[in-house]
Amino acid sequence: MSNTNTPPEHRERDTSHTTGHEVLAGVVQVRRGALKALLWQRARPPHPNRWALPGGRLHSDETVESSIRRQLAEKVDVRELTHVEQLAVFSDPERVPGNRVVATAFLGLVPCDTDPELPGDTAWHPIEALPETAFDHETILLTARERLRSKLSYTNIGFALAPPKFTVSELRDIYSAALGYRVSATNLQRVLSRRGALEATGETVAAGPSGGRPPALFRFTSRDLQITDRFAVLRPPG
Amino acid sequence: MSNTNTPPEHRERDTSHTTGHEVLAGVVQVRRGALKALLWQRARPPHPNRWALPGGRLHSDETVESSIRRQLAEKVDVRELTHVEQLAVFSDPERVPGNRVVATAFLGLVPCDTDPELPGDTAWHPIEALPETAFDHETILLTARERLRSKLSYTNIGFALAPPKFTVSELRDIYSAALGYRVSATNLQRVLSRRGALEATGETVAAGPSGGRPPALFRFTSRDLQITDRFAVLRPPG
DNA sequence: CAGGGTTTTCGTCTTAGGATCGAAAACGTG
DNA sequence: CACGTTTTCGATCCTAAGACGAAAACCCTG
Repeated sequence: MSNTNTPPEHRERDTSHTTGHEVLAGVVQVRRGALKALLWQRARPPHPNRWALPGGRLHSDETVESSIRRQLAEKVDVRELTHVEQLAVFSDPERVPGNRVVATAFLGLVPCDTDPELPGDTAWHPIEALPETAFDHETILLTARERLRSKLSYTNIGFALAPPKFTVSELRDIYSAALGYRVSATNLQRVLSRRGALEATGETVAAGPSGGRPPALFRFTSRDLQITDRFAVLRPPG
Repeated sequence: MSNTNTPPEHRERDTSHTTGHEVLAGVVQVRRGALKALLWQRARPPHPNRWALPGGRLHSDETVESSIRRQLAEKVDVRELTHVEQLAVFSDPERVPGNRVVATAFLGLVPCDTDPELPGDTAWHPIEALPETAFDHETILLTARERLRSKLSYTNIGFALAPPKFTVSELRDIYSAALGYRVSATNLQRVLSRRGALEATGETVAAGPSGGRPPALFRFTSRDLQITDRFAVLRPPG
């Protein structure tokens, strides 16, 4: 009832503390069969030497989306960042010692064929074996991985992890690494094709060193995120 | 590269503006066959007389979750709020005239058998026919509805809209109202039962005024959100 | 109290996507 | 040229959801 006449943004401001807002991104990529995350090593306190997610403070003229894109541009070429989406807000008052900082977390994806130049303090780390991380960044990263795994099932988000053209086996390896278990190349191709997410380029590439049939090259039909509506359980008529 | 040695939260603070953080909730309920949202009518500028979502400023000792629960407690009894989840961050610099206010939006659900006392400026409005809304609150509300509709398909979230016990027909009406199209009572029962989300109480209730077989009462087996893993397309072994 | 209307409930049929398996295709190698 | 290897394709099985209709169980009326 207290806001009957008082719009929230016009209430007396709480000045006993400073509340900041930062944006952070769990940027992941499949490299050499493992799902890896982009982390930079802190030099100063708090949490010196620990590894942290890329990000930084939100500016006054930015949306959280434009802010995270700006800040990630300092780490990786923006064109290599094929997908960015909001994850969640992390707002535990104690999540950062000292000042209050609310974080909007993002999931960022980089295709596996790119190897961007990184600053000296920045490196890829396998999510399965993370180094000591700062603040709640490990939690954020695990949330990011969970989101990715879910979306691999019901969207075409694989396009953001795969190169422009790929063989079905390569795509299977990407999916396997991201999901954490082996998937069948046969089923993967059939499922994605039936959804209209995958199409053959017509090209084939030479067989591997141990022989075998030369694989065909495929590509995703769309490089925008598309959700498979077939998962509506109680479907609309028609 | 600029944050090589500078932790985000230790950068010089931008004092040219005040950035606030508010929490807002799209609280919805099925009443008389329609999906309705809780809105309060603003008295003061900006946007006087327009209808706004419940919420308010984030306090320094709160998470966004505890904040929205505290603020909603002023509108509806907390025990009547059966489900609350984060929706998204809305951060357009122009979303609120004047000060910069970032909003963390939530989806809140109230079961259809409760009719909480409301403050005088607050009322339920059908989402299909909203009055003039303030700021970006209509967008937030439509996002909330979309989230609800998706989750009705692949989770047991219906428990949060339904009373503790209900007939299949009542549940069908709830789902129909929330989804915006008629669903089959037969299929609804079978689908939810097969998932293990629904169970019969053994009780039956008297038939309606126009006769008919007396319906059996059901309940949700769990009142916590559970996701149907059936929708993993490429399932883990086992 | 018998019969018709109503609503719920159950079973069956159909459709469709996903899993599994195995065969065929196309290549290297010895 | 036979053999191993890898990819690709097709056939079959399984499970789940949608559609439909029949049966069950009640009300009301004549």
